[in-house]
Amino acid sequence: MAEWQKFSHLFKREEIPAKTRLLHEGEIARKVYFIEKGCCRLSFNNDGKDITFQFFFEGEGVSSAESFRYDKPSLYSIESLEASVVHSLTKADYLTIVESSPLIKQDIEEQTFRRLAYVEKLFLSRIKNSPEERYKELLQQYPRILQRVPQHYIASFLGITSVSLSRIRNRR
Amino acid sequence: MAEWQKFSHLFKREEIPAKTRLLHEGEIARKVYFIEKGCCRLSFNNDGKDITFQFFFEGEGVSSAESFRYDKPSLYSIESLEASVVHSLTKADYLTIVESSPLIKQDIEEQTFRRLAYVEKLFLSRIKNSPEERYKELLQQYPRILQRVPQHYIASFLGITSVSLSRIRNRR
DNA sequence: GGAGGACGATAACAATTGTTAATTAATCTA
DNA sequence: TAGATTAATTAACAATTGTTATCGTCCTCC
Repeated sequence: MAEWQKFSHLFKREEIPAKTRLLHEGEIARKVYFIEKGCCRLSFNNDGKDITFQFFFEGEGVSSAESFRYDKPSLYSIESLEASVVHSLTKADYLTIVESSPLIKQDIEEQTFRRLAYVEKLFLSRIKNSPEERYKELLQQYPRILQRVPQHYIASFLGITSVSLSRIRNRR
Repeated sequence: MAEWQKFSHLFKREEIPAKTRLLHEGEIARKVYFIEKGCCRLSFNNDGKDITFQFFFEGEGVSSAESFRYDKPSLYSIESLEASVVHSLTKADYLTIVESSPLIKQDIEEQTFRRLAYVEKLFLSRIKNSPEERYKELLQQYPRILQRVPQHYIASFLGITSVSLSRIRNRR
């Protein structure tokens, strides 16, 4: 949205190497990030196993929303998958922007709502489909993810082991 | 929130028999409901199988948020599990309220955000845990659900068949 | 009160995934 | 580029869940 341009001076451009955590699980999110180039994943640790549950790419905003908003420990980490360029915004600056622009306040509310709808869909997809079906869905709808993201992260995202994904891919 | 009292005349009290759909999958949600007494489930049809993915009880508001907001076909149904008493609000009245009360607008934004956080947690729980673990989690955290809701809905909610849930319950 | 349907338990078998381990392929990085 | 690390494939076996079917019980509704 154009309105955001007015506040571009509050953003900080950051160059992030691959496999770098922008936020660690358990920490409080102090910033939100907008991805100019590269991609990230959200993940958490489950009994020693690292589980990926979402990916973000160019043009998308990433944060640990609940942590950022309520200053609670984040349930998950944010990590770059590739060398990336992001623009970060601190909470103080974020609040300044929200308070000075009703348009942006409205935009954020809208984005929150859309994100809710997205997470609901992601949730329903996981309920509805088998791992194999989810893989095919991913293949159809988001082939770019499969091309860019290492397979074991995909497996984790699909809720299976990399061994099982390998089997599914090589069936038939 | 007290502010809501001012608009109580816009709500319509409805008595709903058990197993009655307040909204059918594919329809556009024209109302939101607040449960005074009873409970509901959200469900959808998957290749002929009826799948339950959420429950609502007294004091909670239910709707198909995306459908209600954007006038899109709902991805799921809302159905009473028991004979219930709900208070419904049409979209027109909803919009009237939101526009006439900044406090309520703020409250709804907050609720949307909390719901996002809740759905994210629900999603993470489903990723993290096995069906057996999810059953035990439910047993610990929401025993009231197990007491009130027939077992096959629980099974569906846990992502397994009622046969498998029966097995899990009778293990050891 | 009786009939029909819904609900839950159980059994047998099939299908899928997890686990572990060994091998090959790909990719850092010094 | 060579060596080392990480990633992906494959195989064998175990564990879990799904599927189908049967049975008994309870509830609901004429």
